[in-house]
Amino acid sequence: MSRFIDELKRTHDCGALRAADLGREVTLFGWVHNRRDHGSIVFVDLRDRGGLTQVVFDPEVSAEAHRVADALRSEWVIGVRGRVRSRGEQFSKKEGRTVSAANPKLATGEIEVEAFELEVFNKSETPPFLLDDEIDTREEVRLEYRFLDLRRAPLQRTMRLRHEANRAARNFLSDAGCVEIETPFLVKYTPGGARNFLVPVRQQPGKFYALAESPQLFKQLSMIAGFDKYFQIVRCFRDEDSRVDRHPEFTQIDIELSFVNQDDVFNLVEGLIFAIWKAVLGVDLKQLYPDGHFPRMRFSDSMRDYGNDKPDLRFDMPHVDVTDLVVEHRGGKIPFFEPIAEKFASGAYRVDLPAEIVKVLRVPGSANLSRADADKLEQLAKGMGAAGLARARIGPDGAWTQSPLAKSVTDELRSAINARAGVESGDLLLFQFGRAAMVHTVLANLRVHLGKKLGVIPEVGHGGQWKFLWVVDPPLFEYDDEAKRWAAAHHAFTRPHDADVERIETDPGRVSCYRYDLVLNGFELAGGSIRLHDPEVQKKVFAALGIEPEEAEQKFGFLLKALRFGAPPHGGIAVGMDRLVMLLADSDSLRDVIAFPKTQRGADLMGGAPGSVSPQQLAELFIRTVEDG
RNA sequence: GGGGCGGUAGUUAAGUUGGUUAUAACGCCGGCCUGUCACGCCGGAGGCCGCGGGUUCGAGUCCCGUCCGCCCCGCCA
Repeated sequence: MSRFIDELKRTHDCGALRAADLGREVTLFGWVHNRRDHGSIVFVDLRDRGGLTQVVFDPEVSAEAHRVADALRSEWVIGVRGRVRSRGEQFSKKEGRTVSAANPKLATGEIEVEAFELEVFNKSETPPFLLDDEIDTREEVRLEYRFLDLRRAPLQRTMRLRHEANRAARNFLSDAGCVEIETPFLVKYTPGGARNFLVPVRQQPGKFYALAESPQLFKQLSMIAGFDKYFQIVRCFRDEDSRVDRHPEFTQIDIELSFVNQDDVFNLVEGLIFAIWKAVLGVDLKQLYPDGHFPRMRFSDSMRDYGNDKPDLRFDMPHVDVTDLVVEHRGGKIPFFEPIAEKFASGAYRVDLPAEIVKVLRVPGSANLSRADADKLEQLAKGMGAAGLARARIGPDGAWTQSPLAKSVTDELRSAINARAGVESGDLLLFQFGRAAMVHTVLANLRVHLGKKLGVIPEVGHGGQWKFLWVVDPPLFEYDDEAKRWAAAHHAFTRPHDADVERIETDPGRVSCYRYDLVLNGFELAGGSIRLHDPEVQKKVFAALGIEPEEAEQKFGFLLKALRFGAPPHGGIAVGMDRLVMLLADSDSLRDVIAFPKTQRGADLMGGAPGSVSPQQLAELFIRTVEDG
């Protein structure tokens, strides 16, 4: 029996009381955030999800409550009954007069509660770290005590923000006529794509489910089933290495629509994003995007200017592709460049699909990078597979200095590159050349790194730095160098542009498709495509991929079968909920917006997952583990 | 699979070319304090220097291995 729980009940949360409540008798529940013992008077900052309220235990008000309060410690859970009084006119013995003791830092700082009655619901061990807003405790410790970390106000706010985003999304999509359909997590394993977690099955020894990496097939089947518009806020699972924006289990707002083209999907998602920003932040994106639409950029342009398909447009500093200049000047006497130019000249490389490229990143002279900074950049580049990082400082006359290329380069090539990059005296040029994928990766990361380091990325939020971008028209196929064949860049069910269909067999590298990513501030926020519902084109795609009909049947059987039974034109998208919240909350890591996250190696430091199981459990599943080797 | 950074009291950090008893702050415990709010003052306890091995008269420090965490490449829509 608890008088507080059973009879008194909570009247307010700890962030609610104001000067207007003076004299009111209240009952508060919460955790002891801080206790300040002044001998005969004891102050307690009481905390719950609403905030902090100062409670005063004065022996002249209640000797009993004061006696119990003496024993209170951090994170004890208590109930307090008392009266709201002003902090404005307290008598100070030290000062010998009445003083104001309001705390402007607290929302409740005008008032305090003088306690009549106190109940200790539960004691607490001493917490391993302070539960303040700002702490520098390492993440490892915070994750082990996640239940305490989550008590902290910033994480409380983030989880509520996440809830609001969820609610806004669900409301918006429901209002838009989408029906939320729950799809299976336990699905058939299909090769290709992300690595699946496998789940053994007791009833069928030797057989495994895969945890769904996305509801992709099922949402398409829902369209074929005639639901017309589908959504689901759904957990997905991928057994891949984590990153700051990738987690082994993550949530997406999954959407699929029938009888739509790309513009229809964009319209819906733009509406969704506008609604979420409005509901969660109170930000009207119409101020930034007056026509209600986000800008679009072709995939190839994004690769050319930024080296990836998720450019951060909050700052400029584009890549400068100088491959054609190098080819034109036959390498410009630079030993590194000549072999590349030669391969173009001999026809080994195509200009429209270059295997090797030469790119430059121009760092404005005002940035004033030190020698040590530049060396550090080279280390960074090497860590990403670069052989090195050739650089050149631009002299007053356009000459290259401090550069391994300076001695050999012809004046003509140097001038051409200077002109293309638009250099000014004092600028630093960073060169990267070789395999296109490597060059893009290295320079894309250097660009972002420099953007942060040089402080040219504006703050998120009020300054209008929500840089949304649709990246569109990517190639349908990618050439797999190792396997020496064409592979699906995305998946085999993306609809090619009608004008490119004839090229599927003749020139697969130049087939664009209706795939799209929504990028925000350098993060891929959403990705989707218009699906390929035409069996005839589908056959051509499989043929180009070298997939035999039998193989296709085995891999994608039930979808192929369903596509033959009156599949409507359809397409969809999936919005990464975790990344969305990360950006909304201005957090640095996905782990900060997931209530119970896993470490980079997929461990739950609090719960201990993944864990070992007994030999009996394994035997029941007919699984035997083997030592490595 | 690869590259980089880190692991020293409960927490965060310092720890010199290897050299007496491993420091500090916060937290914790005890005492005092009626206006604090990062309360203050006095006193105290608290260490497998991630783990294992090696070099050495001697290792937190040097070497090898290993575990854990973080960032990145690969991988991953």
